Amino acid sequence: MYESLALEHSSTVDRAAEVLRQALFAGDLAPGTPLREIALADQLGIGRSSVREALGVLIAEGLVTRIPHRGVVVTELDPAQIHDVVAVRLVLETAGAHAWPGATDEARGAVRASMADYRRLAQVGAPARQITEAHLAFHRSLVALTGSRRLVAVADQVSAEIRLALAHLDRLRLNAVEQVAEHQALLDRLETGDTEGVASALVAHLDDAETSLVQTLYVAEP
Amino acid sequence: MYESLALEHSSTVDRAAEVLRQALFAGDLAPGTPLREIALADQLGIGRSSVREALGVLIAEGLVTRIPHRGVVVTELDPAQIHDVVAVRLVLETAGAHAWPGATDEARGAVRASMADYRRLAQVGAPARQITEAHLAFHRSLVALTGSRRLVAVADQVSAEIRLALAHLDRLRLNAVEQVAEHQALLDRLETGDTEGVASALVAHLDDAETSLVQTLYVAEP
DNA sequence: ACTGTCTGATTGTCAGACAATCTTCGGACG
DNA sequence: CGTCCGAAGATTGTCTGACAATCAGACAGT
Repeated sequence: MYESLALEHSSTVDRAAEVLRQALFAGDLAPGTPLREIALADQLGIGRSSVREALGVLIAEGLVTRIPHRGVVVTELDPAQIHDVVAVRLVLETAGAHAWPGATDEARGAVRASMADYRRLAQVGAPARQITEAHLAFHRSLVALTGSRRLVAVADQVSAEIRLALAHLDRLRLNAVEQVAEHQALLDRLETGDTEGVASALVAHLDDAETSLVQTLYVAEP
Repeated sequence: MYESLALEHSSTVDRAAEVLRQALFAGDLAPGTPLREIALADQLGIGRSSVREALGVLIAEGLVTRIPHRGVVVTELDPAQIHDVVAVRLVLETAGAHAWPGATDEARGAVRASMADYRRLAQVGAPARQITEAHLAFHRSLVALTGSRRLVAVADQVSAEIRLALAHLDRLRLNAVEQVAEHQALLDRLETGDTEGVASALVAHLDDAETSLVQTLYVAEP
Protein backbone atom coordinates (compact mmCIF):
# COMPACT_ATOMS: atom_id res chain seq x y z
CA MET A 1 0.00 0.00 0.00
CA TYR A 2 3.01 2.22 0.35
CA GLU A 3 4.35 1.92 -3.16
CA SER A 4 1.04 2.43 -4.86
CA LEU A 5 0.66 5.80 -3.24
CA ALA A 6 4.11 6.83 -4.33
CA LEU A 7 3.31 6.15 -7.94
CA GLU A 8 0.23 8.33 -8.01
CA HIS A 9 2.40 11.38 -7.59
CA SER A 10 2.86 12.40 -11.18
CA SER A 11 2.69 15.85 -12.62
CA THR A 12 0.32 17.01 -15.33
CA VAL A 13 3.22 17.31 -17.71
CA ASP A 14 4.43 13.78 -17.05
CA ARG A 15 0.98 12.37 -17.58
CA ALA A 16 0.51 14.30 -20.80
CA ALA A 17 3.89 13.14 -22.08
CA GLU A 18 2.98 9.56 -21.24
CA VAL A 19 -0.36 9.78 -23.04
CA LEU A 20 1.32 11.16 -26.14
CA ARG A 21 4.09 8.58 -25.94
CA GLN A 22 1.60 5.75 -25.86
CA ALA A 23 -0.32 7.27 -28.73
CA LEU A 24 2.90 7.35 -30.73
CA PHE A 25 3.79 3.77 -29.89
CA ALA A 26 0.28 2.64 -30.71
CA GLY A 27 0.59 4.18 -34.15
CA ASP A 28 -2.28 6.59 -33.63
CA LEU A 29 -0.08 9.31 -35.00
CA ALA A 30 1.71 8.70 -38.26
CA PRO A 31 5.25 10.04 -38.75
CA GLY A 32 5.13 13.56 -40.11
CA THR A 33 1.85 14.35 -38.42
CA PRO A 34 1.95 17.80 -36.83
CA LEU A 35 1.06 18.07 -33.15
CA ARG A 36 -0.81 21.31 -32.62
CA GLU A 37 -0.43 22.83 -29.19
CA ILE A 38 -3.90 24.28 -28.82
CA ALA A 39 -5.61 21.17 -30.14
CA LEU A 40 -3.69 18.98 -27.73
CA ALA A 41 -4.42 21.30 -24.85
CA ASP A 42 -8.13 21.03 -25.58
CA GLN A 43 -8.06 17.28 -26.09
CA LEU A 44 -6.07 16.61 -22.95
CA GLY A 45 -7.87 19.23 -20.94
CA ILE A 46 -4.71 20.99 -19.84
CA GLY A 47 -3.09 24.35 -20.46
CA ARG A 48 -0.97 25.18 -23.48
CA SER A 49 2.14 25.67 -21.35
CA SER A 50 1.85 22.16 -20.02
CA VAL A 51 1.43 20.80 -23.53
CA ARG A 52 4.53 22.71 -24.51
CA GLU A 53 6.53 21.19 -21.69
CA ALA A 54 5.30 17.69 -22.48
CA LEU A 55 6.32 18.17 -26.08
CA GLY A 56 9.70 19.28 -24.85
CA VAL A 57 10.08 15.96 -23.09
CA LEU A 58 9.20 14.03 -26.22
CA ILE A 59 11.56 16.16 -28.27
CA ALA A 60 14.38 15.30 -25.87
CA GLU A 61 13.48 11.65 -26.38
CA GLY A 62 13.65 12.04 -30.13
CA LEU A 63 10.10 10.87 -30.69
CA VAL A 64 8.98 14.18 -32.13
CA THR A 65 10.83 17.01 -33.80
CA ARG A 66 10.40 20.73 -33.40
CA ILE A 67 10.66 22.87 -36.51
CA PRO A 68 10.99 26.50 -35.46
CA HIS A 69 7.84 28.51 -36.02
CA ARG A 70 6.27 25.55 -37.74
CA GLY A 71 5.42 23.25 -34.93
CA VAL A 72 6.18 19.81 -33.67
CA VAL A 73 5.84 16.78 -35.92
CA VAL A 74 6.12 13.07 -35.32
CA THR A 75 9.70 12.08 -36.16
CA GLU A 76 10.21 9.98 -39.26
CA LEU A 77 13.23 7.73 -39.40
CA ASP A 78 14.87 7.55 -42.80
CA PRO A 79 17.19 4.65 -43.62
CA ALA A 80 20.24 6.62 -42.51
CA GLN A 81 18.69 7.21 -39.10
CA ILE A 82 17.72 3.59 -38.78
CA HIS A 83 21.28 2.67 -39.53
CA ASP A 84 22.43 5.07 -36.86
CA VAL A 85 20.06 3.60 -34.31
CA VAL A 86 21.31 0.12 -35.13
CA ALA A 87 24.89 1.27 -34.80
CA VAL A 88 24.15 2.61 -31.33
CA ARG A 89 22.50 -0.63 -30.31
CA LEU A 90 25.45 -2.60 -31.57
CA VAL A 91 27.86 -0.55 -29.52
CA LEU A 92 25.73 -0.72 -26.38
CA GLU A 93 24.90 -4.39 -26.55
CA THR A 94 28.41 -5.41 -27.46
CA ALA A 95 29.56 -3.54 -24.41
CA GLY A 96 26.93 -5.36 -22.39
CA ALA A 97 28.02 -8.74 -23.71
CA HIS A 98 31.60 -7.88 -22.94
CA ALA A 99 30.60 -7.05 -19.39
CA TRP A 100 28.88 -10.41 -18.83
CA PRO A 101 31.71 -11.99 -16.83
CA GLY A 102 32.04 -9.00 -14.56
CA ALA A 103 28.34 -8.22 -14.26
CA THR A 104 26.33 -8.68 -11.11
CA ASP A 105 24.37 -11.87 -10.60
CA GLU A 106 21.21 -9.84 -10.72
CA ALA A 107 22.05 -8.40 -14.12
CA ARG A 108 22.84 -11.82 -15.51
CA GLY A 109 19.69 -13.19 -13.95
CA ALA A 110 17.69 -10.42 -15.59
CA VAL A 111 19.02 -11.44 -18.99
CA ARG A 112 17.98 -15.03 -18.41
CA ALA A 113 14.61 -13.98 -17.07
CA SER A 114 13.81 -11.70 -20.00
CA MET A 115 14.90 -14.42 -22.40
CA ALA A 116 12.57 -16.90 -20.70
CA ASP A 117 9.78 -14.39 -20.86
CA TYR A 118 10.41 -13.73 -24.50
CA ARG A 119 10.44 -17.41 -25.38
CA ARG A 120 7.30 -18.14 -23.41
CA LEU A 121 5.33 -15.39 -25.12
CA ALA A 122 6.51 -16.46 -28.55
CA GLN A 123 5.61 -20.09 -27.97
CA VAL A 124 2.21 -19.25 -26.58
CA GLY A 125 1.56 -17.14 -29.63
CA ALA A 126 1.02 -13.87 -27.80
CA PRO A 127 0.06 -10.73 -29.72
CA ALA A 128 2.90 -9.29 -31.77
CA ARG A 129 3.11 -6.11 -29.76
CA GLN A 130 3.64 -8.05 -26.58
CA ILE A 131 6.32 -10.19 -28.14
CA THR A 132 8.06 -7.07 -29.37
CA GLU A 133 8.05 -5.69 -25.85
CA ALA A 134 9.67 -8.83 -24.53
CA HIS A 135 12.17 -8.78 -27.37
CA LEU A 136 13.17 -5.22 -26.61
CA ALA A 137 13.31 -6.02 -22.90
CA PHE A 138 15.86 -8.71 -23.63
CA HIS A 139 18.06 -6.32 -25.55
CA ARG A 140 17.73 -3.81 -22.77
CA SER A 141 18.83 -6.37 -20.23
CA LEU A 142 21.96 -6.92 -22.29
CA VAL A 143 22.91 -3.28 -21.98
CA ALA A 144 22.10 -3.40 -18.29
CA LEU A 145 24.95 -5.86 -17.91
CA THR A 146 27.27 -2.87 -18.05
CA GLY A 147 25.70 -1.65 -14.82
CA SER A 148 25.69 1.86 -16.22
CA ARG A 149 22.62 3.97 -15.59
CA ARG A 150 23.49 6.27 -18.45
CA LEU A 151 24.08 3.55 -20.98
CA VAL A 152 20.76 1.98 -20.10
CA ALA A 153 19.13 5.37 -20.49
CA VAL A 154 20.57 5.66 -23.98
CA ALA A 155 19.37 2.15 -24.74
CA ASP A 156 15.88 3.08 -23.60
CA GLN A 157 15.93 6.11 -25.83
CA VAL A 158 16.87 4.26 -28.99
CA SER A 159 14.45 1.55 -27.97
CA ALA A 160 11.72 4.17 -27.94
CA GLU A 161 12.72 5.29 -31.41
CA ILE A 162 12.46 1.73 -32.62
CA ARG A 163 9.07 1.29 -31.05
CA LEU A 164 7.94 4.38 -32.89
CA ALA A 165 9.24 3.08 -36.20
CA LEU A 166 7.61 -0.27 -35.53
CA ALA A 167 4.27 1.23 -34.64
CA HIS A 168 3.09 1.22 -38.22
CA LEU A 169 4.44 -2.13 -39.20
CA ASP A 170 1.88 -4.84 -38.70
CA ARG A 171 3.42 -6.01 -41.91
CA LEU A 172 6.70 -6.82 -40.25
CA ARG A 173 5.95 -10.49 -39.86
CA LEU A 174 8.91 -12.37 -38.58
CA ASN A 175 8.98 -15.96 -37.53
CA ALA A 176 8.78 -15.45 -33.80
CA VAL A 177 10.00 -18.91 -32.85
CA GLU A 178 12.97 -18.61 -35.16
CA GLN A 179 13.80 -15.22 -33.70
CA VAL A 180 13.66 -16.65 -30.23
CA ALA A 181 16.06 -19.41 -31.22
CA GLU A 182 18.48 -16.80 -32.52
CA HIS A 183 18.40 -14.96 -29.22
CA GLN A 184 18.67 -18.13 -27.24
CA ALA A 185 21.79 -19.02 -29.19
CA LEU A 186 23.20 -15.64 -28.27
CA LEU A 187 22.51 -16.22 -24.61
CA ASP A 188 24.03 -19.70 -24.80
CA ARG A 189 27.21 -18.24 -26.13
CA LEU A 190 27.25 -15.76 -23.30
CA GLU A 191 26.88 -18.57 -20.80
CA THR A 192 29.72 -20.54 -22.33
CA GLY A 193 32.00 -17.52 -22.52
CA ASP A 194 32.15 -17.50 -26.31
CA THR A 195 32.76 -13.77 -26.54
CA GLU A 196 33.70 -13.89 -30.17
CA GLY A 197 30.54 -15.76 -31.07
CA VAL A 198 28.37 -13.34 -29.16
CA ALA A 199 29.85 -10.38 -30.97
CA SER A 200 29.32 -11.85 -34.41
CA ALA A 201 25.83 -13.02 -33.50
CA LEU A 202 24.96 -9.52 -32.39
CA VAL A 203 26.28 -8.01 -35.58
CA ALA A 204 24.34 -10.53 -37.63
CA HIS A 205 21.13 -10.07 -35.69
CA LEU A 206 21.19 -6.29 -35.76
CA ASP A 207 22.17 -6.28 -39.40
CA ASP A 208 19.19 -8.47 -40.16
CA ALA A 209 16.92 -6.27 -38.12
CA GLU A 210 18.10 -3.21 -40.00
CA THR A 211 17.66 -4.59 -43.48
CA SER A 212 14.25 -6.06 -42.78
CA LEU A 213 13.12 -2.82 -41.18
CA VAL A 214 14.38 -0.67 -44.02
CA GLN A 215 12.93 -3.02 -46.59
CA THR A 216 9.54 -3.09 -44.99
CA LEU A 217 9.49 0.65 -44.59
CA TYR A 218 10.95 1.81 -47.84
CA VAL A 219 10.76 -0.92 -50.42
CA ALA A 220 7.45 -2.65 -49.98
CA GLU A 221 5.62 0.64 -49.99
CA PRO A 222 7.02 4.12 -50.59
CA MET B 1 29.41 37.63 -40.77
CA TYR B 2 26.96 34.98 -41.70
CA GLU B 3 27.67 32.65 -38.86
CA SER B 4 27.45 35.31 -36.25
CA LEU B 5 24.07 36.30 -37.55
CA ALA B 6 22.98 32.70 -37.70
CA LEU B 7 23.85 32.36 -34.08
CA GLU B 8 21.91 35.47 -33.19
CA HIS B 9 18.87 33.88 -34.69
CA SER B 10 18.24 31.68 -31.74
CA SER B 11 15.18 31.68 -29.61
CA THR B 12 14.97 33.34 -26.23
CA VAL B 13 14.96 29.92 -24.62
CA ASP B 14 18.08 28.79 -26.44
CA ARG B 15 19.94 31.91 -25.49
CA ALA B 16 18.89 31.62 -21.88
CA ALA B 17 19.95 27.99 -21.78
CA GLU B 18 23.30 28.91 -23.28
CA VAL B 19 23.89 31.68 -20.75
CA LEU B 20 23.12 29.33 -17.90
CA ARG B 21 25.24 26.59 -19.42
CA GLN B 22 28.23 28.88 -19.65
CA ALA B 23 27.66 30.06 -16.10
CA LEU B 24 27.70 26.45 -14.99
CA PHE B 25 30.86 25.63 -16.91
CA ALA B 26 32.54 28.76 -15.59
CA GLY B 27 31.84 27.64 -12.06
CA ASP B 28 29.70 30.65 -11.25
CA LEU B 29 27.16 28.29 -9.77
CA ALA B 30 28.34 25.69 -7.31
CA PRO B 31 26.79 22.22 -7.33
CA GLY B 32 23.73 22.16 -5.14
CA THR B 33 22.91 25.80 -5.73
CA PRO B 34 19.19 26.28 -6.34
CA LEU B 35 18.15 28.08 -9.50
CA ARG B 36 15.10 30.18 -8.72
CA GLU B 37 12.78 30.76 -11.62
CA ILE B 38 11.65 34.28 -10.77
CA ALA B 39 15.13 35.45 -9.92
CA LEU B 40 16.48 34.11 -13.20
CA ALA B 41 13.63 35.66 -15.13
CA ASP B 42 14.47 39.03 -13.64
CA GLN B 43 18.21 38.68 -14.13
CA LEU B 44 17.90 37.54 -17.71
CA GLY B 45 15.09 39.91 -18.52
CA ILE B 46 12.77 37.22 -19.82
CA GLY B 47 9.50 35.64 -18.75
CA ARG B 48 9.22 32.87 -16.23
CA SER B 49 7.87 30.46 -18.83
CA SER B 50 11.00 30.89 -20.91
CA VAL B 51 13.19 30.32 -17.88
CA ARG B 52 11.23 27.17 -17.19
CA GLU B 53 11.80 25.90 -20.71
CA ALA B 54 15.50 26.73 -20.57
CA LEU B 55 15.79 24.83 -17.32
CA GLY B 56 14.05 21.93 -19.00
CA VAL B 57 16.80 21.88 -21.60
CA LEU B 58 19.50 21.82 -18.96
CA ILE B 59 17.69 19.11 -17.06
CA ALA B 60 17.64 16.98 -20.20
CA GLU B 61 21.37 17.54 -20.45
CA GLY B 62 21.87 16.42 -16.89
CA LEU B 63 23.52 19.66 -15.82
CA VAL B 64 20.80 20.53 -13.35
CA THR B 65 18.27 18.43 -11.49
CA ARG B 66 14.64 19.13 -10.78
CA ILE B 67 13.31 18.19 -7.39
CA PRO B 68 9.50 18.30 -7.51
CA HIS B 69 8.03 21.28 -5.73
CA ARG B 70 11.45 22.24 -4.51
CA GLY B 71 13.10 23.67 -7.53
CA VAL B 72 16.04 23.10 -9.78
CA VAL B 73 19.53 22.69 -8.38
CA VAL B 74 22.95 22.41 -9.97
CA THR B 75 23.72 18.70 -10.29
CA GLU B 76 26.43 17.30 -8.06
CA LEU B 77 28.30 14.24 -9.25
CA ASP B 78 29.08 11.77 -6.52
CA PRO B 79 31.84 9.20 -7.08
CA ALA B 80 29.35 6.63 -8.33
CA GLN B 81 28.12 9.03 -11.00
CA ILE B 82 31.66 9.89 -12.00
CA HIS B 83 32.34 6.21 -12.38
CA ASP B 84 29.26 5.89 -14.55
CA VAL B 85 30.33 8.78 -16.75
CA VAL B 86 33.74 7.22 -17.18
CA ALA B 87 32.16 3.88 -18.05
CA VAL B 88 30.13 5.56 -20.78
CA ARG B 89 33.19 7.26 -22.17
CA LEU B 90 35.09 4.02 -22.20
CA VAL B 91 32.36 2.30 -24.18
CA LEU B 92 32.00 5.16 -26.63
CA GLU B 93 35.67 5.76 -27.24
CA THR B 94 36.50 2.09 -27.47
CA ALA B 95 33.83 1.84 -30.13
CA GLY B 96 35.39 4.82 -31.88
CA ALA B 97 38.86 3.30 -31.77
CA HIS B 98 37.45 0.08 -33.10
CA ALA B 99 35.92 1.99 -35.97
CA TRP B 100 39.20 3.64 -36.97
CA PRO B 101 39.97 1.36 -39.94
CA GLY B 102 36.48 1.77 -41.38
CA ALA B 103 36.05 5.44 -40.55
CA THR B 104 35.97 8.18 -43.15
CA ASP B 105 39.14 10.05 -43.99
CA GLU B 106 37.53 13.15 -42.59
CA ALA B 107 36.87 11.53 -39.26
CA ARG B 108 40.43 10.27 -39.02
CA GLY B 109 41.70 13.66 -40.07
CA ALA B 110 39.62 15.28 -37.35
CA VAL B 111 41.27 13.08 -34.75
CA ARG B 112 44.72 14.09 -35.99
CA ALA B 113 43.74 17.73 -36.15
CA SER B 114 42.33 17.84 -32.64
CA MET B 115 45.42 16.06 -31.35
CA ALA B 116 47.66 18.64 -33.02
CA ASP B 117 45.55 21.40 -31.55
CA TYR B 118 45.73 19.89 -28.12
CA ARG B 119 49.50 19.48 -28.28
CA ARG B 120 50.05 22.98 -29.56
CA LEU B 121 48.02 24.55 -26.77
CA ALA B 122 49.74 22.50 -24.12
CA GLN B 123 53.22 23.37 -25.41
CA VAL B 124 52.41 27.04 -25.66
CA GLY B 125 51.18 26.97 -22.11
CA ALA B 126 47.67 28.09 -22.84
CA PRO B 127 45.19 28.65 -19.99
CA ALA B 128 44.01 25.45 -18.38
CA ARG B 129 40.41 25.89 -19.48
CA GLN B 130 41.48 26.13 -23.09
CA ILE B 131 43.63 23.03 -22.84
CA THR B 132 40.74 21.18 -21.28
CA GLU B 133 38.56 22.15 -24.22
CA ALA B 134 41.10 20.78 -26.66
CA HIS B 135 41.46 17.67 -24.59
CA LEU B 136 37.73 17.03 -24.60
CA ALA B 137 37.59 17.80 -28.32
CA PHE B 138 40.10 15.04 -28.93
CA HIS B 139 38.02 12.53 -27.05
CA ARG B 140 34.96 13.68 -28.91
CA SER B 141 36.71 13.16 -32.23
CA LEU B 142 37.41 9.57 -31.18
CA VAL B 143 33.71 8.91 -30.75
CA ALA B 144 33.04 10.63 -34.05
CA LEU B 145 35.03 7.86 -35.73
CA THR B 146 31.93 5.73 -35.39
CA GLY B 147 30.13 8.12 -37.71
CA SER B 148 27.09 7.92 -35.49
CA ARG B 149 25.22 11.13 -34.79
CA ARG B 150 23.59 9.66 -31.72
CA LEU B 151 26.78 8.33 -30.19
CA VAL B 152 28.42 11.70 -30.64
CA ALA B 153 25.42 13.31 -29.00
CA VAL B 154 25.81 11.03 -26.01
CA ALA B 155 29.51 11.85 -25.91
CA ASP B 156 28.71 15.54 -25.91
CA GLN B 157 26.33 15.06 -23.06
CA VAL B 158 28.77 13.27 -20.79
CA SER B 159 31.40 15.75 -21.86
CA ALA B 160 29.15 18.49 -20.56
CA GLU B 161 28.79 16.70 -17.27
CA ILE B 162 32.55 16.48 -17.00
CA ARG B 163 32.97 20.14 -17.78
CA LEU B 164 30.55 20.88 -14.97
CA ALA B 165 32.45 18.71 -12.52
CA LEU B 166 35.71 20.31 -13.63
CA ALA B 167 34.39 23.83 -13.26
CA HIS B 168 35.39 24.05 -9.64
CA LEU B 169 38.72 22.37 -9.91
CA ASP B 170 41.47 24.85 -10.46
CA ARG B 171 43.20 22.47 -8.13
CA LEU B 172 43.24 19.71 -10.71
CA ARG B 173 46.76 20.38 -11.81
CA LEU B 174 47.95 17.80 -14.25
CA ASN B 175 51.13 17.83 -16.15
CA ALA B 176 49.79 19.00 -19.48
CA VAL B 177 52.78 17.92 -21.56
CA GLU B 178 52.73 14.47 -20.03
CA GLN B 179 49.02 14.18 -20.71
CA VAL B 180 49.57 15.15 -24.30
CA ALA B 181 52.21 12.45 -24.67
CA GLU B 182 49.75 9.90 -23.35
CA HIS B 183 47.19 10.91 -25.93
CA GLN B 184 49.74 11.02 -28.68
CA ALA B 185 50.74 7.47 -27.83
CA LEU B 186 47.11 6.47 -28.14
CA LEU B 187 46.85 8.06 -31.55
CA ASP B 188 50.11 6.40 -32.63
CA ARG B 189 48.67 3.03 -31.77
CA LEU B 190 45.60 3.84 -33.77
CA GLU B 191 47.76 4.72 -36.77
CA THR B 192 49.72 1.50 -36.52
CA GLY B 193 46.62 -0.63 -36.10
CA ASP B 194 47.49 -1.75 -32.60
CA THR B 195 43.87 -2.23 -31.56
CA GLU B 196 44.76 -4.09 -28.42
CA GLY B 197 47.13 -1.36 -27.32
CA VAL B 198 44.55 1.34 -27.97
CA ALA B 199 41.98 -0.42 -25.84
CA SER B 200 44.28 -0.85 -22.89
CA ALA B 201 45.56 2.69 -23.21
CA LEU B 202 42.01 3.97 -23.13
CA VAL B 203 41.17 1.96 -20.05
CA ALA B 204 44.30 3.18 -18.34
CA HIS B 205 43.74 6.80 -19.27
CA LEU B 206 40.10 6.88 -18.24
CA ASP B 207 40.85 5.02 -15.05
CA ASP B 208 43.47 7.60 -14.20
CA ALA B 209 41.09 10.39 -15.00
CA GLU B 210 38.47 8.91 -12.73
CA THR B 211 40.68 8.37 -9.72
CA SER B 212 42.30 11.78 -9.94
CA LEU B 213 38.90 13.43 -10.31
CA VAL B 214 37.38 11.57 -7.41
CA GLN B 215 40.43 12.20 -5.27
CA THR B 216 40.47 15.89 -5.98
CA LEU B 217 36.76 16.19 -5.37
CA TYR B 218 36.26 14.00 -2.37
CA VAL B 219 39.55 13.40 -0.62
CA ALA B 220 41.43 16.66 -0.70
CA GLU B 221 38.40 18.51 0.57
CA PRO B 222 35.06 17.11 1.72
C1' DA C 1 13.60 18.38 23.51
C1' DC C 2 9.59 16.96 20.64
C1' DT C 3 5.55 18.14 18.03
C1' DG C 4 2.02 20.61 15.74
C1' DT C 5 0.83 24.85 13.37
C1' DC C 6 1.35 29.16 10.97
C1' DT C 7 3.53 32.02 7.55
C1' DG C 8 6.15 33.23 3.58
C1' DA C 9 8.36 31.60 -0.47
C1' DT C 10 8.35 28.82 -4.53
C1' DT C 11 6.66 25.70 -7.80
C1' DG C 12 3.05 23.81 -10.94
C1' DT C 13 -0.52 25.05 -13.76
C1' DC C 14 -3.77 27.84 -16.17
C1' DA C 15 -5.76 31.76 -19.00
C1' DG C 16 -5.25 35.49 -21.90
C1' DA C 17 -2.73 38.49 -24.77
C1' DC C 18 0.12 39.95 -28.66
C1' DA C 19 4.01 40.22 -32.02
C1' DA C 20 6.51 37.39 -35.30
C1' DT C 21 6.30 34.02 -38.57
C1' DC C 22 4.41 30.57 -41.58
C1' DT C 23 0.84 28.82 -44.93
C1' DT C 24 -2.53 29.53 -48.13
C1' DC C 25 -5.02 31.50 -51.57
C1' DG C 26 -6.41 34.60 -55.00
C1' DG C 27 -5.14 38.02 -58.12
C1' DA C 28 -1.80 40.92 -60.81
C1' DC C 29 1.69 40.72 -64.04
C1' DG C 30 4.95 39.37 -67.48
C1' DC D 1 0.22 29.90 -68.69
C1' DG D 2 3.25 30.24 -65.16
C1' DT D 3 5.27 33.18 -61.69
C1' DC D 4 5.33 36.60 -58.36
C1' DC D 5 3.03 39.33 -54.81
C1' DG D 6 0.26 40.55 -50.99
C1' DA D 7 -3.56 39.92 -47.70
C1' DA D 8 -5.90 36.79 -44.49
C1' DG D 9 -5.78 33.18 -41.27
C1' DA D 10 -3.39 29.98 -38.43
C1' DT D 11 0.26 28.82 -35.29
C1' DT D 12 4.19 29.51 -32.62
C1' DG D 13 7.10 32.15 -29.28
C1' DT D 14 6.94 34.92 -25.46
C1' DC D 15 5.17 37.76 -21.68
C1' DT D 16 2.10 38.90 -17.85
C1' DG D 17 -0.79 37.89 -14.22
C1' DA D 18 -3.10 34.75 -11.40
C1' DC D 19 -3.92 31.06 -7.97
C1' DA D 20 -3.78 26.44 -5.67
C1' DA D 21 -0.51 23.07 -3.91
C1' DT D 22 3.50 22.32 -1.64
C1' DC D 23 7.68 23.14 0.95
C1' DA D 24 10.96 25.42 4.52
C1' DG D 25 11.56 27.72 8.58
C1' DA D 26 9.89 30.11 12.59
C1' DC D 27 7.08 29.78 16.49
C1' DA D 28 4.57 28.26 20.19
C1' DG D 29 2.82 24.56 23.29
C1' DT D 30 3.51 20.51 25.84
